[in-house]
Amino acid sequence: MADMTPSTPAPRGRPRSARAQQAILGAAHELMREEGYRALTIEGIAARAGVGKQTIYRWWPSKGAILVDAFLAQLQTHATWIETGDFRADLVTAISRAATTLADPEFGSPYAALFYEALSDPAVAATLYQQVLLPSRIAHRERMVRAQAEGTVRTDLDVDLVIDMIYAPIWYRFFTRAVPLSDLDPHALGDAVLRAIQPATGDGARG
Amino acid sequence: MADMTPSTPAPRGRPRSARAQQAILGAAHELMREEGYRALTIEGIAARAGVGKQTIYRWWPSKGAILVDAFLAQLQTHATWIETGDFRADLVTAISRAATTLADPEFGSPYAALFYEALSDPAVAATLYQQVLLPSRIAHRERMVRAQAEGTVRTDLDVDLVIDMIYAPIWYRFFTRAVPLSDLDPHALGDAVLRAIQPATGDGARG
Amino acid sequence: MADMTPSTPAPRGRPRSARAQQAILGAAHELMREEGYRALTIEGIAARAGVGKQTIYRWWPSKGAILVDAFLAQLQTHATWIETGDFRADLVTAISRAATTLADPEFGSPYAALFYEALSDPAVAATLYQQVLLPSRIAHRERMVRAQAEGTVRTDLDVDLVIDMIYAPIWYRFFTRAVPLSDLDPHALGDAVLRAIQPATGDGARG
Amino acid sequence: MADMTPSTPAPRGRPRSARAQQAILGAAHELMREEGYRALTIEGIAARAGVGKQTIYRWWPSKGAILVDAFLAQLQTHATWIETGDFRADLVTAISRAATTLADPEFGSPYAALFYEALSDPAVAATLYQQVLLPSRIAHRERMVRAQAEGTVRTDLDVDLVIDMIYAPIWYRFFTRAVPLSDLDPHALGDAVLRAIQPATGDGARG
DNA sequence: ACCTAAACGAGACGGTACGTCATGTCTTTTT
DNA sequence: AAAAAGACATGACGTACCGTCTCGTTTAGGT
Repeated sequence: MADMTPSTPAPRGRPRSARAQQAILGAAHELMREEGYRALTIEGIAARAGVGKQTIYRWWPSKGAILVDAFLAQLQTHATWIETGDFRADLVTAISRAATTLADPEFGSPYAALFYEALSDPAVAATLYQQVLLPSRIAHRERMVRAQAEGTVRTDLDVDLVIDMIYAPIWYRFFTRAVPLSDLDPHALGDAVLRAIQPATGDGARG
Repeated sequence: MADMTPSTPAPRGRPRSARAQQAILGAAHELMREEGYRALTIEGIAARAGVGKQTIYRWWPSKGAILVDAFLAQLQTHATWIETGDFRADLVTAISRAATTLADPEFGSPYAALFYEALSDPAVAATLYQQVLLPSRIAHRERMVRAQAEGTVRTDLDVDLVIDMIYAPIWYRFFTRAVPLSDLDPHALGDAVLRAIQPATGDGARG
Repeated sequence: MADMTPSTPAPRGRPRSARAQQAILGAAHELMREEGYRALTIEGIAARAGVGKQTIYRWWPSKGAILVDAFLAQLQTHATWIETGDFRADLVTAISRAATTLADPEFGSPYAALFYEALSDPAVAATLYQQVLLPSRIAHRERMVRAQAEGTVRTDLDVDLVIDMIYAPIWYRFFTRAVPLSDLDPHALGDAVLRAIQPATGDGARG
Repeated sequence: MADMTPSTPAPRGRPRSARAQQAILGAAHELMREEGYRALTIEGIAARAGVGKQTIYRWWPSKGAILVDAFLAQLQTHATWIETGDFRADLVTAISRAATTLADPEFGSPYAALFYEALSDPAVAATLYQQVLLPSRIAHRERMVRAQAEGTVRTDLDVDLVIDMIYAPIWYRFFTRAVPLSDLDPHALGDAVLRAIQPATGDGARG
């Protein structure tokens, strides 16, 4: 009896080298950390990875695309909202973790470079949005809607605004460095955000 | 009577050309808007401005430095706090103006790259901080301290955190584009911020 | 009855593809003619012939080697000496045919590069020498030695010099293009060569 | 009184570097000799000359063009016909010198490479023809016409054919290597050519 | 009216990286 | 075992900019 699976028609030629692929992403990550985005070049990545330039260009259309993949490879456990039951504690934890992640040179620099590339490369922008920003946003929206249903968050507030009020101060400091990110007190920010988003004391569920 | 001015000892030689300076900043701005940051080159600016490359390098240390000046030249009416007496109204106005400025294709988009550039170029970061961010920050701090004295803003809050809560959501959307900047409702944000920063109502202590 | 053929021990596996071989030589010739030697690449030949690159490398050591074979494949009727009994007529015929062949855009021009190639590639030089030049040279030497025996050619002359005097002017114009090959008059050249190589007339010794 | 000379309008900008120019031609010549034409690359020339690639491309359109200039720089004393009064001796001398020059790796290889490049680069072909081949050809034609007037050379012979008969055997062996160039006996060739081109014994001026 | 001196436009310079092309080798499935 | 396919490491190509360096040419004081 014949196999009826309509799968892809068996690839011809030498298959793509997994070794090269990993070496490229690894080299990009290392060079990013060691030399910074400024000094990151395709030729440098190829040399460090022990790979021909053409092998890079065969699979990635731009430096930004490599960066996206290198970043996503690191970003396995995407830091998002963690549920304990205590909303205020979860809020402070989320703020702390976001601040720590952005301050980590292993994550902050690549993140920044990604946004930089996204500015002039629509493909990178799309990937960044769909792979990184949107999933996190959707998860948070879902949580905030639930919090509204539970009475923890005012129902007259746009959930996106709520999410922005929580995370924006961290990113703002990260991007502008107008004030050091390390000066941010997660508890102070958490309390302030809570005051802004929780229902009025009179009618709200208190206990 | 002798000249008492202790100024610099009278310059020798041909003075700096104001025409060249303006042409350079103008060319940088136009190219930025027309071609984007990616395509912006010193050679391109020099050619558009009808200027020798050396004239650029004589006065600016880097492409980022030119951009900061071009940004400042465009940003004559620097969006800052305007005083009317009604704190809430002033707050909403400030938010609206900041959002409008950043969303303006003449200002916001072209210069986003400047902030990313600062992340990897300390010289640009320093100039950007001292010329743009710090003056605004100082003015806002002064205003917020006054607001605390007036009883409009809680005294247990770090003024930098207050300022960040006002502006960060706008910049966050501007930088990440996770949510469109145009979706932001200045009134909603203003009210939320007010709840976060104003002293406890009436009875004060809750317990 | 046993097979007595002492040949190679019966090849295993798929035999060499005659189709591929002809396609490769044909493609090389066509590309040579259409695009010129400069644009001739192994990849181009493989693509045009519908053949894998490895198939080319399996049978030919270099581009020059392919070219030699392509040249030979085209040069079935190898311009050589034809015997009629009239030495002068045969001489003029040989000159005419050589000039015509080299001037033919199907043969001469495309393969001029082959000879230059040989100057810097010893492998090509060897193949070219053994496959093309030497056989012709040997045949001509044999003929000239016979002519010396017959009294048609002076016996104090090196036969290679005789052969060169016949063909060199044609190749010289072909290679250098200092003077158009088409301006060459086979009869004039034939007569001149004859004067140079035939024994002294009648009285013999001049003094 | 104003200077009316209509000379070139005074060059703007930094003038062309003579040092770089000489270094490039020198490096090309050395690499040619040391590594051969096969290994000659623009990058190699730039590296050896201590020069940026762009400096080469700014002044020469192709590798062939560099080669022409490098060759011409060497070819100051262009080996041509030398007059002593004894036509036969001059003929043998010219043949000897041509053979020696082509056998000299300092001259032979560049010459060959030049013809190679000329094949696929019309600009090189034109320069080669006008700068090298044609001047020599014109000088020789003039001499042969004079020899015809003097009765040394038959008047029914095309002078170009005469010149070709003298030099072609040398070049033929140089290009094809069918017979070693060193086997050529200038005296034998000279005598043979003389027999071919001098007037018939009966009517010609003898003394 | 000269003189000095710095800024100016122009553009060549030594470099670095770009993205592409071809080389000759390799690794897969198909014949 | 040979073939078609195509990925691989290598290295040169020709181009674009970088930041520096001369040139000849303004354009202002100072004399």
